[in-house]
This record gives sequence, structure tokens and C-alpha cells, in this order.
Amino acid sequence: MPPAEHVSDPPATAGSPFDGLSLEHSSTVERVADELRRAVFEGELESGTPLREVALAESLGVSRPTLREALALLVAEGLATREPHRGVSVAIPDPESVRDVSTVRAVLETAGVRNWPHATEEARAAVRRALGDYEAAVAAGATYQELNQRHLAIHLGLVGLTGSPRLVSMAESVVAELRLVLAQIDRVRRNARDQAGSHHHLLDLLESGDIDTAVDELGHHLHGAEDALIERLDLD
Amino acid sequence: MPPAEHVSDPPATAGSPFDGLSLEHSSTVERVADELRRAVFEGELESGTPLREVALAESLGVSRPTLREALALLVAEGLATREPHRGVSVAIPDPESVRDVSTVRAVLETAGVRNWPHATEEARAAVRRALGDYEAAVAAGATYQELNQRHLAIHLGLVGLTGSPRLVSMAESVVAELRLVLAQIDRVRRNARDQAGSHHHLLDLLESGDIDTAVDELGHHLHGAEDALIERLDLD
DNA sequence: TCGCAAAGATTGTCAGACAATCTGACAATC
DNA sequence: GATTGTCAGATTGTCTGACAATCTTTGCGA
Repeated sequence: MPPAEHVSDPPATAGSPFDGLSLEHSSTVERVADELRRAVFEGELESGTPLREVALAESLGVSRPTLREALALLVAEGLATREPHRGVSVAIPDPESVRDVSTVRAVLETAGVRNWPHATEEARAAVRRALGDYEAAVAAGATYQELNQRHLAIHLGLVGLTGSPRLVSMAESVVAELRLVLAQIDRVRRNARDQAGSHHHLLDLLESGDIDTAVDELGHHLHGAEDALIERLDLD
Repeated sequence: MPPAEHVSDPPATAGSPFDGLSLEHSSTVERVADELRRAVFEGELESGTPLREVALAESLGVSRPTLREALALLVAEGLATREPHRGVSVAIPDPESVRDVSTVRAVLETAGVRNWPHATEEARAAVRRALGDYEAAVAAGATYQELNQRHLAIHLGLVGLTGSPRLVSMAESVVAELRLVLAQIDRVRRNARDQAGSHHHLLDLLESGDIDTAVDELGHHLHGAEDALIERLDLD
């Protein structure tokens, strides 16, 4: 939820003596939420698993109110669902929500791509960097989780082209839901397709200024991803 | 926050004997959050007002943990901000955030308008109804608050044309921020311009199938609103 | 007047408790 | 045999009270 804390880097070469200082958010509830997210994204918690308050609180060494706040965060992010007097459980992705998430991605990312000519150079550089990192990870044979994460980072970068913090924040939210879906799908067979080619093509189109074709390409890419996800989801 | 509860109506004529059953959500924290939102939207709480936990809890007759959960909701919605060890206070709208909210609105509402031809008839009817309600309120000389609310309902209806619950939910979030801004601006002089003409024109364009012109019209409308808001915000 | 230490206020977190509600099993009734 | 009523256990929703950490303000001395 913290919408991209750092913003203004120190003036390039200056190199303030304080660089690796982030002082982990001391908020206990944030740390608990992070741990829960991690567990969800890594597939340690299966969809539908009830998150019992007392057990979890004790297991994590925090009090129940603190854990409840963390759970509320997870619920707000769509990673878990709460039913009155029945507690919170890990969200169970259904085809309908996958379709909706894809719709949202299409709207947000298309807006970013269309804004490529007017985006800041920094935002454009971020997209190039994300693509480079992804390709490097592919070449290095990274884990499927890292590939998924870097892949999604590219798409977040596209939304970043809008220059709108709120749109990026919204994109982060749906991407989190997507990571949940991916984690569940890949719980057993953990494979992440190499999609570097498609993204590279998209970036080439943008660099050459052919925005309309880029939008089409993005649409196809997202549609394909949506179909693939739903198909695999239906197998369970 | 409840993202459109009802979804599947009973099969048309079937009509289960239980129709008007909604049994208000009894959750205390929800009721507290509702009350706080109301107070913010009605301008009873000025921007920057610190929301002291003990005082508020006592004043509302709830315990501090319960109030804290409600505050967390407000913060998540962007209606309030939390600073570590300094507590929660009513968000203070700055020009930058107004600009960002306008950007988000433009993206979401444009997506809806572009989808007009493919939207469900129900979604289209909702837009017509919202516009009708707004015009009726104008004619009846309703309060500025009701006018604002009905006006924003039209724009929510536009986003509804996408058929995406998540996009609508996101739109609701930014609209809430906008209501906060409006409440603060109109705290003293409470005037809401009559904008029925512009919206009617937009709907006419949609009905006639001239989507591109409608998108342009929407862009102008939003841009004008953004400028007007920022101008008035700077006066304070 | 300015800087600094002590006091007060406020938040972050915890522990324990109780009522309301859900779940499931079993008995009672039609 | 199926529906309904009842009960025990488990879990959540909420409250009370408390304590340490931190922020803000007051007051004092240079």
C-alpha cells in the first residue's frame, strides 16, 4: 500500500553518504502484512485457507488487534476476503475476477502506452530498465517467481508512463491479485513462459513512435495472458 | 467500499419471495467509518484536523481499537492521512493531488465512454437515470451537497459502462477524494454550478454513436473542472 | 532571546476478557 | 425421512485496561 516511498533521488553523482538506509518500516502491522503477502505470493497459503486470528497472532508473535489490522490491509488489497463472523481467508480467484483484472490492466496500461510521447524521460527509462531486467533474468534462468515478478514490473512500468501515482497504485493492487492467481496456478507445476519477445516488440513500436500499433500489440498480449490464465484456472 | 453488492438478480420473472432483504451491515467499525465519512463530506471536519483516537472513541461511544480500524479504512480511502506516531488527520487536498485525481478520472471515464457501444443496456440506462436525477435535482433547487453527489453519480455511471467492478470501485475511491475537496472548498460559500447542459450534450453524442466527439467533450469537461477546482483551492 | 531538559499528551502495541455468532452434531417433531 | 430445535465448541467482534515509545510543549537556565 505504501505508494512508492522514495521519490527524489539525490542529484545524480552527488552520492549522499546515506544510501542503503530504509530503516524497515517499524510498524508491526506493516511487517505482519508483508509476511502474509509473501506467504500468499509464494504459494505457501492455498486459496481459501482460513486465516485464524488467534493461531496466526500467536504464530507471528503479535497481538490479535495488530494481526487484525494487517488482515484488514490484505482484505483491502483483494488478497483475502472477509465474511462476517466467519473470518478472513485467502482469496479464491475465479475466472470472473481474472477477467476483470485483465480489463483493468488493459485500461491502465493502454493509458500509459498512449501517453508514451508525453511521458517523462524517467518513466520511459524505467520501462526500458524493467524490460532489460526481465531479459537478464530470463537469460540467467531465474526462478519462476522472479520471472513473474519482473514480468509484472514491466507492466507496472507501462502504467507509470501516465505519471499518475494513483493509477500506479491501482495497478499495483491488481498486479497483486494477479500474483495471487499465478501463485495458486503454479503451486504445483511452476513454469513461467518466456515472453521477452513480445515485450521487446512492444517497446520497439513505442520507440519508433507507432503508438496505435503498440496499443494493439498490448491488447493482444493481455488478451492472450487472460485466456491462458483462465484456461489453467479451469483445470483445477 | 462494498463493491456493488447485488449482482445476479433472480431469473427475471421468478421473483424469489425474499427481495427487499438487506439487513444493514451491523459492523460497528463500518458504522463508525460511515459517520466519519459523512462528517468529512459535509465539511464538519476541516482539512488537517487531527482525529484524536481517545477523544473520538469516547465521543462515538466505541473502544479505541474499533475506532482505529475505522481510521485505517479512512486512510486507505485517501480521505485521511496517517503519520507515524503523530496520528491520523483529515487529508489536506493539494493542487497536485487534484490534478492526479483528474487524470485518473479522465482515464477511467474515457474508458467507459469508449465502451458505450459494447456496454450492457443496464449500464447505459444507469447513465441516463443518473443524468435525469441530476437534472431533476437542479430543477428542484436541491442543496449544493445533493447536487454535487448526483453530479458525481453521473461520472460514476460513465465508469460503469466498462462493466468492470474494480474500475468502478477505483472510481468510487477517487470520487470520494473529490468530495472531500469539494467539501473543503465549499465550506464557506456553497455553490455548485449547473452543469446539466454539458452532461446532456455528452449523452446526446453517445446516443447518436459519435463516440470520438463524446470523448473530446468529456476531456474538455474534466479539464475545465480540474482548473476550476485548483483555482479555488489556491484561494485559500 | 535561544537552546535544552523535564513533563504531558498521544500513539503503537499488548494482554485478557466477554458477548454474539457460526459450525456441526444430536434429539425432537411432523 | 426430512425439517426443525437445541446444545457444546470454536471463532470473531468488541471492550477495558495497561505500558512503552515517541512526539509536543512547557519551563528553565545561559
